[in-house]
Amino acid sequence: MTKVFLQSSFSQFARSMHDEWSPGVVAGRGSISPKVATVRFSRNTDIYREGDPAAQLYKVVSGAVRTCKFLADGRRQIGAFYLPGEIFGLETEERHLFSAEAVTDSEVLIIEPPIVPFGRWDFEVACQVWALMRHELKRAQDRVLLLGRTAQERVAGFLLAMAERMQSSDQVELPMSRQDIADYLGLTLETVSRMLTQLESESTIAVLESKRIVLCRRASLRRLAA
Amino acid sequence: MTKVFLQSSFSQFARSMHDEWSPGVVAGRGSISPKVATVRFSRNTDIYREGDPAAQLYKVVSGAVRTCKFLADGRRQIGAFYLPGEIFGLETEERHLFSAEAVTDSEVLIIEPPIVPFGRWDFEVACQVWALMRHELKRAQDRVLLLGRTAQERVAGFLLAMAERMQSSDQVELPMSRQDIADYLGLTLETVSRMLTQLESESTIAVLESKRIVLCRRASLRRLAA
DNA sequence: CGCTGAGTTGACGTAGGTCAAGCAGAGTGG
DNA sequence: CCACTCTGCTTGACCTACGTCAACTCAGCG
Repeated sequence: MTKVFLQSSFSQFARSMHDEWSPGVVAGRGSISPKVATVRFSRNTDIYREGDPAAQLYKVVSGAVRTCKFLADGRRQIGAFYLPGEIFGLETEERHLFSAEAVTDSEVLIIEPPIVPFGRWDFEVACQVWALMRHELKRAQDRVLLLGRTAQERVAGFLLAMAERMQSSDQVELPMSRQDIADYLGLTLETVSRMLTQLESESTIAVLESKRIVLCRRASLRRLAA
Repeated sequence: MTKVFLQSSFSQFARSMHDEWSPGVVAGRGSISPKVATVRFSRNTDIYREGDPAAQLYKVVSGAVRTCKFLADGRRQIGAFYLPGEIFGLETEERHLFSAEAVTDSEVLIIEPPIVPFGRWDFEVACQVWALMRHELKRAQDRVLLLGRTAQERVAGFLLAMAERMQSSDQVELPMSRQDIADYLGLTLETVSRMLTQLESESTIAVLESKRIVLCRRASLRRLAA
């Protein structure tokens, strides 16, 4: 019943909202409530694997998570990075399209398919899941746009996107490795590194200690990412 | 009120389904009903432009449609192709992210934001919109995966995906130009052409007349697209 | 210390882009 | 019916952005 939704047609979803509900707020960074447990994952361990049944949602409490997929020849593609407060694990099919792994030691809140007592969704949860879906779609679309561009543009765009997801305006704390970024952007680790040093030499950014980056001239970045 | 939904939080959506509804079928290729008008667009004309308010849905009746976006330097990126029976125009934001254009002379059914008589969505429509959203997300995800690969893999994947969307099992009728395909795959027209001739020389495919292609050895294609 | 794993840098190779030349089919007009 | 263009496609010769491979640096950490 619950699994049904996450994979699923809208029917169960709609039906489940059909009684008791109250007007709710749509959460940008979701705040879906019926939590189950907070679990710790250490760096580079699996949270779920590609192909596993998609039965729960997950919320990053601390640390960072990546979703990824391995190709036959060993290449790896990263689906997305999730930072604290963000929810992942929502799928369009019955099973997970990507694996999810902890980028750094992380705490993850596992959200049992958020069903209210009588086996029906409450309205607020429905709103949140809908928002989540929209959010994922937007993300995927932006990603597609990013992949059409040059290495420098991709890296610039990545930095901007990361900065926007952090509170701290112009200092970005990257939890992931160069390899992770490379796999996300469809580049190699060396190219990412080169682009960063190049951006630094133009003093568009300053690399403090390889994972702490200051965006000095955001305008230039934005112009690059266009 | 109607516009609100397409752009929108789930709230209106949910509220609108709250009375009279009946269990409905979820349409793979949507069959949303409250049509308004069928409009003809001739080849290469705009259906809507990037940035226009997203207030309707559109269904391809005949022909083919592409969504695309132009970059500052004139490069073009194609978001998706839509074939007869498919619905486009659903957005995650208030305004269209891409422009939509007719690939060939096309008939398009314009669906006014599908609101039932009393200003509320009926259940069936809600199911369909939900399915549509999932479908768009899946598409975007597949696309991201495709963009991580080599030119040959992309072209192979593209042909397979197109074939799957057509009834005719192993003969594909491509409505779009090489340039369109190239912009979709993030390649150049020349590269697309080269990959096609290469696939033909391996007799994996047969190019009948540049837009009619026969997939001779689907297995090989699948292996390439991996 | 040396060891390990992440990052940077350099030298070189290649997939795919760029530019430019054909070429075939569809109109169009004589 | 043949020239005559036009547009889309193919093909070739060359170029470049990025990948590959390998050396080197540096920060932790026993």
